[in-house]
Order: sequence, then structure tokens, then C-alpha cells
Amino acid sequence: MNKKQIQYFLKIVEMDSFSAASEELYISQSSLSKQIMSLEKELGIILFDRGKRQIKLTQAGKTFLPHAQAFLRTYQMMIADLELHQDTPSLAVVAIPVIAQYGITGYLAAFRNQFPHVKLNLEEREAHEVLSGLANGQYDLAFLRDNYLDKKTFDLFEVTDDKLSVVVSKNHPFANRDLISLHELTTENFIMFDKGTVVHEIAVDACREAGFEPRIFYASLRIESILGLVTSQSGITLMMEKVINYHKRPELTVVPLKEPVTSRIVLAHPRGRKLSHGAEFFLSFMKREMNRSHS
Amino acid sequence: MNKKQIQYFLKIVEMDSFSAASEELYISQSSLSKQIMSLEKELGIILFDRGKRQIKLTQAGKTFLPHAQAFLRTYQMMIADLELHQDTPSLAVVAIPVIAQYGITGYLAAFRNQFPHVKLNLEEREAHEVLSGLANGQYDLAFLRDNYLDKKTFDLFEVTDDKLSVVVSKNHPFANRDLISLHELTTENFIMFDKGTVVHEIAVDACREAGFEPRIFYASLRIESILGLVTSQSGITLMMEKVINYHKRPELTVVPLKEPVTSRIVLAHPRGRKLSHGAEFFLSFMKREMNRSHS
DNA sequence: ACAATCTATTCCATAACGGAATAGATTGAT
DNA sequence: ATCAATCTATTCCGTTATGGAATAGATTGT
Repeated sequence: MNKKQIQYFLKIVEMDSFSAASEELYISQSSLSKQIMSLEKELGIILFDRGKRQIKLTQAGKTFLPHAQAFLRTYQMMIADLELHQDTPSLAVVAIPVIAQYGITGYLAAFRNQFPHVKLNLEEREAHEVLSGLANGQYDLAFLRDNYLDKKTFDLFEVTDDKLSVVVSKNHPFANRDLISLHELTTENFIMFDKGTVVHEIAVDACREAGFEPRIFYASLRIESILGLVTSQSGITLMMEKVINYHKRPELTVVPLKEPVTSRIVLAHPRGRKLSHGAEFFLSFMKREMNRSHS
Repeated sequence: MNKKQIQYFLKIVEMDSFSAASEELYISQSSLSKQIMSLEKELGIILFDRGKRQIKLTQAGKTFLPHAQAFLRTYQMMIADLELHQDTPSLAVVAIPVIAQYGITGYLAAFRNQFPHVKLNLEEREAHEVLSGLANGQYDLAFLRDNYLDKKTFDLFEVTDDKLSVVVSKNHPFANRDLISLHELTTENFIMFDKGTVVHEIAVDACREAGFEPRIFYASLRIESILGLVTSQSGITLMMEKVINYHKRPELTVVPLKEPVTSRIVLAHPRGRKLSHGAEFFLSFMKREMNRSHS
């Protein structure tokens, strides 16, 4: 029996559903199902009545519930107690792979400079790993896009924003426009970020909003491949403006969209969870820096 | 963080040593070391001061200790609470691979007959797995040999006993003796159970007691291989009398040892742990059966 | 009957675990 | 001082556990 299983159990009880809980926990439904089954096997009891449209706690599950809550309370008290003993305040930050493009690396360096005693650990992960890592306490803070983010479960602090733009080759008919409407792109070939990435979803949803399904000619995780194909006029792409500008490709032209589609880069942490000392340091540092640069 | 790590931590504190704790827990020292390191990493603190001859709880470790104890208390209360909800009293029994030879299968069948509502689960495992499985609560009860068993940590109930005997081919010079002393075997070739099995240890220790190191010509886990080799006069073996008799090999002769080396088959459970209802059923059933057959 | 929506299962790749052997450090005995 | 003994950590490697994608199987509302 481990903490994870208990957290999973409590979330299912809260949501009254495996699938809903699995989404909140940012894990797959199959994984959740298996974890609960293994917990049930270990305890020798069945926790949920499933099978019908609605799941229900069994009698044994109802007996287990207060114990599970007690476990988590004990755990949280323990964490609070141990915090004081951490030799160095430590801080695990995770970010989607755009920190260079949005100039976040600079802030990180400045922070390390000002607070050398805080052991800052930075990882880059894809969005879905960022979310599950935040949810299970693996990371203290995360840099990510606020699109599709549940504003109720996270506290957000905006770091910068960006907007979706059309990127075409210099020789493309659209290259000398200063504004393009999405519905003009109905028949275009799109080169896109891979399905499952947030930018892909943002772009595809924007197209659907405009009334058409984009014809995706090629999808890649590597921005260089995408820009290369656009340069060679294999198609066009929808991309965040600051990201494309960061790459400085003179053979490409960026044209703003008439319908604004924005994406905020935010610093997020799960609402309701107490921040570690190191995380508080970092958050207040970032807020200071943001105010400075805005004035 | 999981229950196992907490149990490990508490055992180390109790023993004041990793190695001692690893023996009590029936796991390897390396495994224990790694589990504690992973716990320390997760908590972000160091629990023990090691490096010198003696380990010591760090300040953080001392803070963690009461929380760890609270966890285990919560767990035990939970188990007690859930016991009442187990739809069927269940019972996990484990045995070293000799239940047929010692007629234990008969008792198991009789129990299933008398108490069909108890869900009896039986597994056969090697001795070291039996011990670690008992220690970590995976099994309720175990049939095993009492040799090398720490009588302080287990409650034992003798089921039957057996004695080590010499097994030789009918044509071997020893075949018509009715008693052999161990020191007569100094120059013999031994075919033995694999190193690591309890019977191997019993036999080798007996030889050493008699002042010589047995020359082990071949070791196997399969009794058939051993008996086959003895039959073909490749060597002799030391084996438990009832085990060899069970196999009824007319080409082999069993000669008792002058120095008695006995092994009791006992039904064991960790001292101090409350037995499950099913386990109490089974234990009292076995005690009744034993009394019956003794009278 | 069918689409939608549950949980369970299967398949498969990756990560965690566990033991044996060994390293590296320290102590006590000679 | 050297050596044997005794610690914990590390490495190596095979086994098990975990997690996600796809799919099955069951149920309900339309």
C-alpha cells in the first residue's frame, strides 16, 4: 500500500467516477483501474461497487475511507514537520520545452544568482507529464501554457503571452498580407506540431472554430523540421509568434491572424497545496521581476 | 512512500544497523540500503548518519520517527477495522515444498472440507521467500523447518519431525549397516540439495560439527536427480528420512545416523501479530488434529 | 438498434525492484 | 602497521511492476 494508491482512492470517492478521477489525476483510466484493483487485492476487500452506470463505495470502502483520509493527513503533517529539517530549501521546477524562446532561462539564472542557497532543479517535460508531475507532488512549480488548464485546480501567475500566427514562405501568396483570417486557410496544407501537444490542439481547435478541419500534411515534434518544410513551400503552419521569431528565419514570413488566438505562459502550482519555502522564494522573485519589466 | 519503506525504516531504528535489520526483514542488505535511499530522496532529507562504525538517526530522522510510527499504527488499526468486512475469512498459507512428503496435504483437504467458507490459499515457496513473505505480512501462516528459525520472532507449533539419514545405493558397502556415524563419511562423495536450501545447510553443518567439510560432488534442487545419482552410485546423500521414504526407491537403502540430527516441521506465524480469523480457525484446527493423531 | 459512456483487459515498452557480488570505508586484533 | 572482520554503497543483471493506447464488454439514454 502506498501514498499514491490512497490519493487515487480519495480522488475517485470525491469524483464518484474512475474516468473523471483519472483525468483529474492526469493518469490513464486503465492505470487507475489497475492501481485500485491492486489495492483491493492487498486489503482483501472490494472498495467500490462498479458495473452499473454509477460506482458506489461498498461497506468496506466506507470503512476504509476515514483511514485513508487519516493517512493523508498524517502525511501532510509529516511533510510540514520535515520541511524545517531540509538542509537546503529545495525546489523542483518543471517546464514545457519553451523556456529559451520566452526568455525564462534568464530569470532562472538570475534567481540562482540571488539565491544560491536554494537548490533549484529544472526539468523539461511534455505538457501531460508536467500536469501529472504537478498533481502528484513531484514538482513544486511548472511553467506551461494556460490553454486547457483547469483554472480551479491551479493557482496561476502569468509570465508572458503569445499569439498564434500564420507562418509561410517568403514566396507564398500570403507573404505580403498584414492580416489573414482563418477561414482563408481552409484549403491549405498544414505542417504541425505533433498531435497531443498543446500547440497542436490550440491550432486545430482554432480551425474548427472557424468552421473547417485543417488538412495536416505532416506533424513533427521538432520545430526545425516544421520550419524546413514551410521554407520549402510544402505547406504552411500555425505557430506561436514569439517562438517563430526566436528562430529568426529570413526566408519565412509571419502574418498575424485576424481572429486572435492567444496562449499565456504561466507559472502554476496546485491550488490548496502549501508551497515549499524554496517555491515561495521563487514565486515572489518572479513576481518582483515581472513588475520590474512591466514598468 | 509506501508501507514497506516505513517498516524498513523502523526496523533499522530498532536494530541500530542496516545489515541486522536486513536479516530480520529477510531481504538483502543492498535492497534495504536502496529503499532507504529512495525514501530519503523522496522526503528530501537524510534519515541516518552512516559512515562511522555505528549509524545514528539524524535530527530529521528523529523528526520522522514518530510520524513513521503513526503511519504503522494507522495501518494496523485499519487492518483490524477491515477484517470485519472481509466477505469471506481468508487465509494465506505458504509452505516449503514438502507438504506431500509430510502428509500435510491431507490436513489441508480436511480443513477445506470442514470449513468451506474459509478461502484458503496455499503457495509453495523456497525457505527464504517463506520467511520474507511472513515478515511482510504477505502470508498468515507458514509450514517450514524450525532449524535456523529465530524462536523469538515466531510462534511455532510442531506438526511433525524428521531426522537426517544417510542414503546409499543397495550395492554400497554401507548398505547393510544399521547405524553410521558421520565421521565415517569424511571421504565420501556427496550429492546434495542446492546450497541455500535449509536441508543443505543442516547436512553441511552436521558434517562440520563432526569435524570435516563434505566433498559435494553435485547439487540439485530436484530430488529425483539426487536419488538417480545415488542409485547409479555416483555418491551418497544426506536426506530427511520421511522425505526419502515417501519416494519408495527399492534400489536405495536408508541408514540412520548415530548422531541424531533432527528437523521439525512447524506451523509458524510472526509473534505479536494478531492472527486473522481464518488463520485462527486453521491453527486451532491443526492443533485438534495433532492431538487426535497423537492419542 | 445505436451512440455514448462506463470499467476491465490486453499488449507492449519502460521503470522499479531485488539479489549477488564487489567496492570502499572503518575498526579491532595481532 | 597489517590484516581480518564488519559496516554501507554501488554495480550488474534478471524479474516484476507500472503506465498508456487500444480495445473489449457492459449498461444506459435516445
